[in-house]
Amino acid sequence: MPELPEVEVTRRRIAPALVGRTLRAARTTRPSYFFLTPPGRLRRRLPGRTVRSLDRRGKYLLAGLDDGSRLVLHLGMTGQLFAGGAASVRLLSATARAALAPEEQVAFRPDAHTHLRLEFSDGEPEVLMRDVRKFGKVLLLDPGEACERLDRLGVDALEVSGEHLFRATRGRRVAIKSLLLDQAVIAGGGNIYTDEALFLAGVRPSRAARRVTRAECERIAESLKRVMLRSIETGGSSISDYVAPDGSDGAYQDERRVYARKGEPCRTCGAPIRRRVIGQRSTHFCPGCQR
DNA sequence: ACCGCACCCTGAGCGC
DNA sequence: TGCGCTCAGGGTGCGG
Repeated sequence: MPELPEVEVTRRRIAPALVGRTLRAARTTRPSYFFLTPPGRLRRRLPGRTVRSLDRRGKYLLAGLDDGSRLVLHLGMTGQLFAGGAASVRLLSATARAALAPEEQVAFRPDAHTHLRLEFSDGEPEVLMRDVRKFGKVLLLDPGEACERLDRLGVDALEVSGEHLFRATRGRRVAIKSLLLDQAVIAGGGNIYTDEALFLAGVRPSRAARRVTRAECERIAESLKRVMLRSIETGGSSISDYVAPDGSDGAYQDERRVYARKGEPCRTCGAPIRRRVIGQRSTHFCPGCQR
């Protein structure tokens, strides 16, 4: 679900509920590959720790703890990180939604998909992590412990330059769209914002990366930063599952130019937006505006 | 080194 | 109503 903008909005808004607070208890669901650190270990190790910082690298959130360890969170496709008391239909199953009267808001109650609950010594609110598909990840790094997943990440998408992208594309036969999704090249890009950035840059997503010119790489890098910064301003994209930590929706989905607009007219030239699969990911572009 | 694909998991929406 | 199918904003690991 979440790409860099959603993760960054989550970071900013959940930080007040984490930083400076001391953990009293951690509750988890049963072991699954969602937990890269066994949940029993999280339950033993987290209590008593105080959160000192909350940072983001690509789509990862890193909570720095007072003993030098780090709690690493990734939201995968359907992960949701929010404060206790948040109310949103996006936190409910369709069955639960159907039982609600129109306009009725019900505070979230932990369900089977709520894999991590952090309780604090000063009381409310608790912080919860829910993930229906369990593509998200939780791990606890010991002080100074290296993390291959994090070390593999390329330059953060908000810092990417045209020059970096140009160098990364040389000799690469993959579609430029696939290369933009490669977290080792640019950390933070996902399906929505790569499609949107390629539209703004006027580059067809299927084009071989090595055929993209230096000037186009400049435009792609600038466009990627622009769409992501704008999305952060509007609270991210709430298309199916994403909610901010207070339960509120983002608004960037209303500004999409191509993503999930198959058949609808291009906002620039009027041609119907096309969808095709590139690198096993659904990809959207305007046949008139992108070469 | 690079590339394409299978796979991890659950649920929504569609046609029949 | 139910069945089977496709699709979904993520990433890893394998074989060619």
